[in-house]
Amino acid sequence: MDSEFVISSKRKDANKNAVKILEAAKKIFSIKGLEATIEEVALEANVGVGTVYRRFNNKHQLANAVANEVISEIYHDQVEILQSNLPTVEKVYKIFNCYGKITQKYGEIHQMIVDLLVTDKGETEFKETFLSNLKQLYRDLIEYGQKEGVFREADPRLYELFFINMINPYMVNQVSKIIPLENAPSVLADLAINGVLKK
Amino acid sequence: MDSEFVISSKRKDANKNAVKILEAAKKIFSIKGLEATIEEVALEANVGVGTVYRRFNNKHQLANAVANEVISEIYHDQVEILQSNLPTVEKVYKIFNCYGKITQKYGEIHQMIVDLLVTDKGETEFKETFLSNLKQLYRDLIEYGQKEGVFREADPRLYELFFINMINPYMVNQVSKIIPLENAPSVLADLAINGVLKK
Amino acid sequence: MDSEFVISSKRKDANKNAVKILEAAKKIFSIKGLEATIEEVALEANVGVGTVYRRFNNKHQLANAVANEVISEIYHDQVEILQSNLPTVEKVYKIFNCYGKITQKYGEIHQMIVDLLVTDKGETEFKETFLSNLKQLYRDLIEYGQKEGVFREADPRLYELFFINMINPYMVNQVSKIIPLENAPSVLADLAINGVLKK
Amino acid sequence: MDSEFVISSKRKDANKNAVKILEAAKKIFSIKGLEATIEEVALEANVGVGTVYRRFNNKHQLANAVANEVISEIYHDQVEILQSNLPTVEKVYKIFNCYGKITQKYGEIHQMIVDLLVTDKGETEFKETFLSNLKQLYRDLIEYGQKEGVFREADPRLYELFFINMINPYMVNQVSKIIPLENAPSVLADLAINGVLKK
DNA sequence: CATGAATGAGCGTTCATTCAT
DNA sequence: TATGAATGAACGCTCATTCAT
Repeated sequence: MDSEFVISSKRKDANKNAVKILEAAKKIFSIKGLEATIEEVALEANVGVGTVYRRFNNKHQLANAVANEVISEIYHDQVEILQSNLPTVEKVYKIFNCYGKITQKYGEIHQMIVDLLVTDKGETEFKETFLSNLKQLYRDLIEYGQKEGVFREADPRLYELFFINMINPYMVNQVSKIIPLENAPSVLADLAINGVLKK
Repeated sequence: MDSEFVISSKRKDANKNAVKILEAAKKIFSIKGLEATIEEVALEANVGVGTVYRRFNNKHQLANAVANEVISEIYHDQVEILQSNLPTVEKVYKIFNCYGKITQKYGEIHQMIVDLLVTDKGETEFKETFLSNLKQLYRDLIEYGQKEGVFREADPRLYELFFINMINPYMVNQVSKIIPLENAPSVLADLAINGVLKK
Repeated sequence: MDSEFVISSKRKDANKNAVKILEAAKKIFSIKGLEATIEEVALEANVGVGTVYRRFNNKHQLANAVANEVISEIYHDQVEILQSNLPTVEKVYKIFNCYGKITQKYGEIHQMIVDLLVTDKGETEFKETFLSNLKQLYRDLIEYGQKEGVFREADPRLYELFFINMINPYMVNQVSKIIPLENAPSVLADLAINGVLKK
Repeated sequence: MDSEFVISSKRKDANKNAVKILEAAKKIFSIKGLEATIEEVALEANVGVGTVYRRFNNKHQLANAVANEVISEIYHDQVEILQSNLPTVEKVYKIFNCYGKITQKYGEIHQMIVDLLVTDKGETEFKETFLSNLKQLYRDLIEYGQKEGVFREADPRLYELFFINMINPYMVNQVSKIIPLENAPSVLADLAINGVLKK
């Protein structure tokens, strides 16, 4: 217990800057997306550029690390929601709500993640992690809803894309100009679930 | 034949150049987005870079012009659809379908437009034009559907955003990996109209 | 004749900077070898760095161009000597002499050429040009001497290497610290021809 | 056991480190020349970069130390050969042969030594040591040969340069592409002794 | 007006050297 | 004394923009 504490403390020291850099990168990328400069990140982290490169081999690697962090943050929250015993439709509302917070918090990073996922700037590992984690989670949600007979029958991958797309940063930003931000996710979830048609 | 004629001829030439540049920019931006180089555009247009700068004060202005063109193209098609006497729901399908073609035709430009709309790269004039034209059109469609009693009651600006977001380039690209591209717009329109819920 | 003059004049204008850059690069590379900076070259040429990159895609390309120029200068002089009807041994002296001047004039470039020839910094085209031109020239000289019965029988490629090595920059520089520079090539040629052994 | 012992042990450790670093540097510089990184050397030596800098004030000093070591190794071998009672010509063959092994063993270091000797990267002390040791050795060989009446009369420093130049790394590498490496030194010695002329 | 050569600020990246632990 | 994290100057290269011809 003692030695473990020491090790953990040492490790914290060793990674103090790595954490500082990652946090700085999150902040800067949130504002400027991938166009942000390593120098800006270093400045924000109160660290020399060389230090950034000590921790991350290049800019893309840093971006991927940031993306991973953000995705992780989303992932853990959402796993909890999924494993709860709420009705599926309620889960959708909750998951959308948690995305709303994320979009607010990480601004341009959401678009950056899309970039990484679609172009070759994204590392294979990140892409695979994303697919195997977050997408699977959505897929589970959807298939569950379909088995329950709540959702229509269709390729689950399609619905999964649909959900992911409903909560992209542009959407949330724009919607929050019309209605209070705290309501935006509910409204989006409602749209995703019911469409625009009167029943 | 006199000087006026010459001037007019020159003007025609000048316009020809402006058109050539715009067409070239569309082609190049479609492939590479805003990362494309002015030199690449000039090359494609068979024109010197200086000529590009004679017509457009800077790169952003060119991008805005291109965006305007593309939006116009969409706009005209959609006005036609809107003014037809099809049922509203059918209009939605048709409009989505025309967007599908646009995404196909202008690749990276769709994302570029989102960029211009959201960041300060976009000129105020473009943003306003976009809002006053395309968005108004969607608003008309939606209010029409609501008056008909087909669409649910809600802030039309919300539905308008929802529609626009359903046909962003990432969405169309990803969906077309699951189902044939020609079916993508229909499926997206169906989702937009009916959501995922079983009626 | 007129139009040709005009064309040639235009071409000179167009290439004025290219020539300036090449001359500057020769001077700077002569002093510092491949470690010289593009900025240094640009400064010497009274030109922006971008201008250097307009003419040469990257530093290695510039180095290869410089190497080519220097080799050409050597080549033309030596072809003349080879085609003269002097006795072979005398040709060797003359060729060594012309190398002495070159080494003097281009300092570190000689070593740079060796680098380009041996490492992958050298472009294939340059390497091939070098082999097909300069080496062939030496080979001719040697085979001629062998057919005349003046040189010993051995793989001509060996003698060719031997000759080339006798006039590397380090050699000439060091020798010129011992004997007057103008005599150095003769002495080196004498060594190459007769060795150190008393006959 | 007392503090002196500890110090001595530490000193041994320190020396062990100095040796480890020097050996590592030899290995790394052999492969990459002066372009090798201090970090690479430290890694190879299983030592921190700081430790390298404790032993050697800067990179050039390390390079000079390595050069000295290699020169020493050559020197000792050659002193032995020189002090034997072989005929002078035979000594030349043997000395060339030992150089062949050195080039083989230390790859890029040979070129590095030339660099140090010629540019201001080389420390004055190293240059002087080189001159006073290795060159003197060659001078002895040559003057001996001249006194024996085997070598022609000429400034011994000239012949000394000639010999040194005959076994530079480029030469050996290139020659070994034509004839088996083990024969290269003999052939080079033969050329140095007899030149290309038929007797 | 058209051209395209010239410019130079700016970015990603490297690495010798320093210094707190 | 050993470590290796931190530093930042320096370099290669790009590209939007300008301007002489």
